[in-house]
Amino acid sequence: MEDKEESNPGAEFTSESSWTLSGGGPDSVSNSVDYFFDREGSVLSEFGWDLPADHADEFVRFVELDRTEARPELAGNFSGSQSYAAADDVARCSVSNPGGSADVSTSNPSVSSCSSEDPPEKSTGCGGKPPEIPSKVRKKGQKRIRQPRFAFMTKSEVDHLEDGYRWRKYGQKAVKNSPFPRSYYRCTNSKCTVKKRVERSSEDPTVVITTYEGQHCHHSVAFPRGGLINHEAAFGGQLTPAVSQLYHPGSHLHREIPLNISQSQSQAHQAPIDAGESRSEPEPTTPKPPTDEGLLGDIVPPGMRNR
DNA sequence: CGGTTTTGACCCGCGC
DNA sequence: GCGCGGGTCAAAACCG
Repeated sequence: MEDKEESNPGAEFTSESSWTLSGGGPDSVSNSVDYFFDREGSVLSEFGWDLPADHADEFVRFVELDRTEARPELAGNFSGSQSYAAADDVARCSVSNPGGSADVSTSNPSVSSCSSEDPPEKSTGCGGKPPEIPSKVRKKGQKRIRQPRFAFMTKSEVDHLEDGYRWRKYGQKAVKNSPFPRSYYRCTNSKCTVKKRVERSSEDPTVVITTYEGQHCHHSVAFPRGGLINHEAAFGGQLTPAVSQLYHPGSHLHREIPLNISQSQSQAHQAPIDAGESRSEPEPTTPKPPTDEGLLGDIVPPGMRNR
């Protein structure tokens, strides 16, 4: 239950702090990708996503949004190589396009954050307090705690990509300088406080920017622990925003992952991820019995309700 | 009937 | 201090 403590030195993210983008220029991209997919301790591996380097192409963009300044060590937490970017930065990232497919309704971006978790006290999503104290309850002066975030861009016509988890929309806001609204979703699991934000790039309407905040403390409906059959499953189920959608044979994929890898101190801590679900996700805080979600022993296309 | 979506109001942090 | 924009709440509507 407290495993998270180790893997996650507790990151405290407050909205006040700025999200820093660690370097990562265009030049670092390719390297990043390589690192991302090749390195033994690649990020994906850390996440439990067993992907062959080839799949690097399937990514459009995957960025971890985090706050390095607050917890520099976290920078390396994500398998020692992550790049941190501000949401805005992500939005600005160039997008690669797999050819835009889209009708696939089963994509899956469920990258729940990983790199850092909050200490039990401020837990991330489960088992603990919600990442953000409701404004009504939040004391004055108390900063909002922000969870580590991950954002990635996918080329898709559907806004809400399937990722194996069930989400409930709790808000929508118009985005400045963008004709497209931003939608806010929250994991329907009562113990899970993971949130995700979905919006379309104003620059390229075909691109969906999904930002995850927090870490799931349960297993996805579609991809229960150990349920990964292969990387594709993993891919489809855990991370990628829809690799299925992303990947389009024949289309060009720009392997541009704005990740600047600062493989500094890859912490000994493991990468905390929720991808861990596919591995051996430590039961959150409460030894919860397999829930309906966790029971699905097979890859069941979440496909279910997209609405 | 229960769960989800919609949507306007409200809160909060930040920049000026 | 004020205005703006992002994020969240919560009641009502909607849907299966």
